[in-house]
Amino acid sequence: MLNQRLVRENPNLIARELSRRGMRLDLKGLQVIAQKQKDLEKRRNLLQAEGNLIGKKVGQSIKQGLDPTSKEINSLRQEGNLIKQKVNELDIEEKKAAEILRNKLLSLPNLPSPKCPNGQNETENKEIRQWGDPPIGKHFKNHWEIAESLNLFESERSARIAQSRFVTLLGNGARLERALINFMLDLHSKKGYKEILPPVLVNTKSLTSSGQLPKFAEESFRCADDDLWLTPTAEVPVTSMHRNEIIPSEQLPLKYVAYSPCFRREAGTYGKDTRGLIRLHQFNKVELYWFAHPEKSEEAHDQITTDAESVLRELELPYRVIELCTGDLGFSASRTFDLEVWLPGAGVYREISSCSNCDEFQARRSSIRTKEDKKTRVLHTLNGSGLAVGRTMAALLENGQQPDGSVVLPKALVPYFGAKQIELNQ
RNA sequence: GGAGAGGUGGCCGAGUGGUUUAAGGCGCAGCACUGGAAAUGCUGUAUAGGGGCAACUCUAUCGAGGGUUCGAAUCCCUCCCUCUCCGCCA
Repeated sequence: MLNQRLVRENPNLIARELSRRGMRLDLKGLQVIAQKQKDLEKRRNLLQAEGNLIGKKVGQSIKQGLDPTSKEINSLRQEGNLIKQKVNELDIEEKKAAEILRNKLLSLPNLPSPKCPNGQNETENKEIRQWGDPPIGKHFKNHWEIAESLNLFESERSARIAQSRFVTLLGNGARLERALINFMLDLHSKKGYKEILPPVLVNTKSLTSSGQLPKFAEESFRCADDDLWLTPTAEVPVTSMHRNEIIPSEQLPLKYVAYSPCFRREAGTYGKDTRGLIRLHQFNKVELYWFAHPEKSEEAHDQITTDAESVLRELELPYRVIELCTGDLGFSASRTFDLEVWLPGAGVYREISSCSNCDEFQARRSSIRTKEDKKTRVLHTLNGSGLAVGRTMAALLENGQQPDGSVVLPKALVPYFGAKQIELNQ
């Protein structure tokens, strides 16, 4: 959420920055409402002070022995009633204004960082760096062909269990997924991340706090009888873990690594990535998350990205780092680096991690602050996949495929998987 | 799911309609005392939003939201959460 003071004092700045995202907004109306709310609040406060004074007078008079039914007391009571009535009227108006303001503010995205390059859409993203030698050739198979021949997962029967876009991992497939989750959690834990296994059902407040609601309700699965949703990412429960807290600055940064299954409707992607492990309604993800000091979030952003990259390096998977342009930036992000892994079967780089600096945006929605020298201020939050597990498996299959149909696994994974390769007919 | 007890500052805890401006204690910080410390004493110690150069000051917040009242931590209503016992359950 954007700072309300900014709405009142510099709406043009907001409009200008959001235009970099391709939004054309006139914030004059919003500014008027914000100002109105503040004015009403001021008037109400003054009236309340008057009312408090009368209340005090009545109390003192009675204490001094004045008859509670006397003229003086009764006239004070009348005065008090009058004030109360006025306060109520102001209060109703003020709440209306505050509600409108809040709803509008909650559906405005974050301002892009000054460092975020301008652009209309994903075609204008900037490549930052590349790592590894991407194997190229027509003979490489897609990961679902490999998985099928190795009998790693079952898609058609999964539709029987749930729907399309669900997958059931089998045998070595299930084992590999589990190995990857453990490997990633261990790798990040060793770097000082605290491991979290969060609830995957989250309430409306939590989804609002990290920015998925109110705008993207159609992207999440909702429980019919409860105020609970299936989380689209561990970012949601981890953000809300510290909702309404003040974290002393000497404790920052708080670094968490959270494994969770993630649930997304993937509305509007019919026909896209219908086969394999790339786009599912349920997938596993290991998420990195930082609560950082507001002045140190840029370094934190570099570090969280590097930490996410380390998984790909350990797994010897070629990748590149892309900086998203303003037009491709997510709702809560001010700046984002995507990691894209090379898929030789598909012959493309595919997003496998998104590392975002959300600066104050989520923290303000969640009221997460830090305290330093008696001053409280909103802190910064960052998140990055470390990594999407299903897509990592796809990349391992495509990059590790051998002419004989087996798949060779990277050394780092062997202790976790228990074998150097996945053979045919196992 | 049933019955009962609770929810007050960083923590413990008093407070059942009016000098509560939330007592007292613990913790923490500063100062004094000390060779240094302990002990002791004094002062300070929440959040949000306003006003003021500042000292300071106003408003709200005692689980959340409503209500009664001139005045609510205290009374009423709704909801949430915690604990104990019972039932059910991995």
